[in-house]
Amino acid sequence: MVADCAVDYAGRLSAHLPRAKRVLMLKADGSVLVHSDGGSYKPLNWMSPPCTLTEVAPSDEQKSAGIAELWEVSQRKTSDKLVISLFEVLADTSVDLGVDPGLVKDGVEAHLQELLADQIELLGDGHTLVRREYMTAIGPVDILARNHAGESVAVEIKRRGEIDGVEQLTRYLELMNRDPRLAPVHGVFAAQEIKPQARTLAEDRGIRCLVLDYDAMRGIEDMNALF
Amino acid sequence: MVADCAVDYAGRLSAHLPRAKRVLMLKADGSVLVHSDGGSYKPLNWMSPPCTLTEVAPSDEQKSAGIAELWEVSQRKTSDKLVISLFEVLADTSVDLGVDPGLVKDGVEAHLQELLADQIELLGDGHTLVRREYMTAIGPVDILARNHAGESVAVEIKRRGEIDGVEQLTRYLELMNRDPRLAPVHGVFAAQEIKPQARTLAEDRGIRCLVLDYDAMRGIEDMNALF
DNA sequence: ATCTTAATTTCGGCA
DNA sequence: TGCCGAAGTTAAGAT
Repeated sequence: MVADCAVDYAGRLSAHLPRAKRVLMLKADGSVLVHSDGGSYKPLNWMSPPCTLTEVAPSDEQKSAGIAELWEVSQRKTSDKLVISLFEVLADTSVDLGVDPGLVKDGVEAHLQELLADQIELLGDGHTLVRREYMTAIGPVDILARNHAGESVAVEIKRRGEIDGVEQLTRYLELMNRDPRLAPVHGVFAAQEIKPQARTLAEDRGIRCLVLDYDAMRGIEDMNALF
Repeated sequence: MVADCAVDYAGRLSAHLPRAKRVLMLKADGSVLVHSDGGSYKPLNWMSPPCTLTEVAPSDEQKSAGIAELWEVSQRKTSDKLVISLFEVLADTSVDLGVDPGLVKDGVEAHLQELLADQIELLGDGHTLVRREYMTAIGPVDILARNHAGESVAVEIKRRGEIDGVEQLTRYLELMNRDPRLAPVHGVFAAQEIKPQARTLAEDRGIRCLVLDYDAMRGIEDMNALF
């Protein structure tokens, strides 16, 4: 639907959209999106499911201000509320889409982890894989390996390496170094791209940084698959 | 536009959407959103601006497979590409919306920080504000204050207090305590809501937790504004 | 159900 | 312009 409207949101914060022409999308699960003609995929304002839309009669005052219809979209659980004041409806289309068959993805962090496990020598000569998703008390380490001297190496993999990834690896290392069967455990922070601040923090903590070339790794993988 | 379509994306990752009925939104800046009839505001697939849409003639093979139109949306800079295969167009509406006047927001972290700086005594009797956004080598501390004894107090403010916020404050405290002009520096973790795990970690590290009542703080602020 | 982690995150601010 | 942190983040997976 395309309409001349104003929108108010009250919930986790308060927000107001002045009167303008916008696209309103009403989905089958009750959710509502208010889109402008630019910006990225995020709507200007929205309501997440589960929620219900109710049409309210505008007051005389609102009518005289030019409001033709008044919608209230509310969520029972969080008591969020979105109010849409419609001045004029410019277009309105309704179609039943049915259930979507879903998206097939490839090339995310899990894939990087798979590639690095297969090409574990990227960590350095003599490295061997112990296992992927090595479980600890506070969660799984992406890759556990051993270096040429047989010492443990814990690897945290990210698509983009930022500070919180270093914190995550630090927690794992702290815990694993208390285990006499594993200690000493070295840390490697591997990512397609490592932010300067993350690199500084990592190196300050004795964690090695490793930049991964996804295309090259995938290329080698394809080569290996031939033999 | 509503259409029966299949979508393929190649760029930072690869993704495929099988043939189904979906909503296609083409914005004025060239961006494209592909929405299903459920889920939240995130599209199934999309292309961020700046990008350009080109209509390509389907091959005979594609025509016999039932593809009526073939669209390629590409981004010059990142060489991302989105291909939309249209089998049937069920609805098509085009409207010029003009520029949106924009969203007015209220009640985010910056506002909480402002309110707490004005009501610094919420930290405890005798506290005084040194400054907001106190710069350190690794980033700005939300609020720096002094307690009744003249000792430094570093405050990290969050809307929702979680573990990463405690980590952030811990890094600041570690650094600031090395500075003899500031040490000893006490830590306060302030938020509208503090998760149990975050509270446990904070208290374990000697960081005090402070739950902020936004409505009450705003109320007091309104009172103060009267005088 | 709750918590943790990733995301084609997007968005705003400040250097 | 690029980097960094917040978001009404959303979404998927594990506990």
